[in-house]
Amino acid sequence: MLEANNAFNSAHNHQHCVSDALSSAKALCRSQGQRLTPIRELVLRLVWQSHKPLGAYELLPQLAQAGFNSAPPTVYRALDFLQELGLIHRISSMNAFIGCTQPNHPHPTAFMICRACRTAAELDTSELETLFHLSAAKQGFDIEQQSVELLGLCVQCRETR
Amino acid sequence: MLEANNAFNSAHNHQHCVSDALSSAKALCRSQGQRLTPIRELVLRLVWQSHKPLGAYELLPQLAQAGFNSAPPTVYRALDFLQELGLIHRISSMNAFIGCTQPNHPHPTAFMICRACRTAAELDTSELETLFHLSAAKQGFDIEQQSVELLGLCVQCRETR
DNA sequence: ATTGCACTGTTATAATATAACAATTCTTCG
DNA sequence: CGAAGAATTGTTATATTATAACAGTGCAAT
Repeated sequence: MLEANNAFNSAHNHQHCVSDALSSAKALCRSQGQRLTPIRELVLRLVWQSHKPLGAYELLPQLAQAGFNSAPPTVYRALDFLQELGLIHRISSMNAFIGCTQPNHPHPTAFMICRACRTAAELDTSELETLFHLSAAKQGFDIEQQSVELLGLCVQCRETR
Repeated sequence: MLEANNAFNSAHNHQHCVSDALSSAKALCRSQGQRLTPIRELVLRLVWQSHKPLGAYELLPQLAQAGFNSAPPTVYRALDFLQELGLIHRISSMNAFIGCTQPNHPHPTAFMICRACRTAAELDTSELETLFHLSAAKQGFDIEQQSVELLGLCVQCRETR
């Protein structure tokens, strides 16, 4: 069921997304000798509560509600940790964070972000990478890291109007 | 002399960049019935002082030095105005602004940003656009606006090391 | 001339992110 | 075990980026 896994399909089984993300995270941490502490795990869960990018300051009250310390450094540290492991990504055009769907396969990322429902989904850019690098190379530029954020309308929102 | 026009070539005649930008801006404003007031023109000049994206708060003291009012709203208003006309772009991964090299040809933008010298240059994505749209369309997504920011090393910086 | 509108000035504050150092907990190795 | 060292978390303060809200000013067109 490929379509059922699409973030833009609001009927998808989101529990799967969350549990997959959590087990990937645990495996990754183990293999890298890193600790997925309670705070880090909770922040990861919170980021994964939906496919909408969330700001750090939206997470803070939720951390507090869960009985955790809640000051900006706490959440930013956890976010930094998760980012470094590739478990979440930062959407810089929104100052927000979103769970990574492929933490096991390090990959250049590109996001489609619906301006109506705010849902964000990763775009498979495997076919685009070569072209990107070739185009950049024409001006002597060597790409090391990319931030691709595409704003538009998802299927559901387009059909709703 | 195409190469001489490359932002990554520090030997290029930057006065040309600035004067081109200014005359394009004037023409564009005229044709759109907009006013390029002294503040707006100065902010455009300041953004164009180099090919390195500049933050709003880096412009403020320079505005002050030029004898202008200098409070955040002043510079942000000018930046917003220039952005709406497509005369400058915002690099969201850096919270910074850079002059647009093609204000007369509205275009989807992509930037290459050198992590060493901080110079940013637009990448020609004409060949990539179709692929982008096709890839997104596979998931039913309709791209309206894009932010592509590629971090890496430019020729000069690569050769310097 | 005067009315309306765009632009600018000014003050305050919101939103996002980090610095710096103290306290705690975890680990590991003697 | 128990102490030393390292990683993690707590806490306070502050830096950085951006906007709200309203008052004043000047241009523009009837």
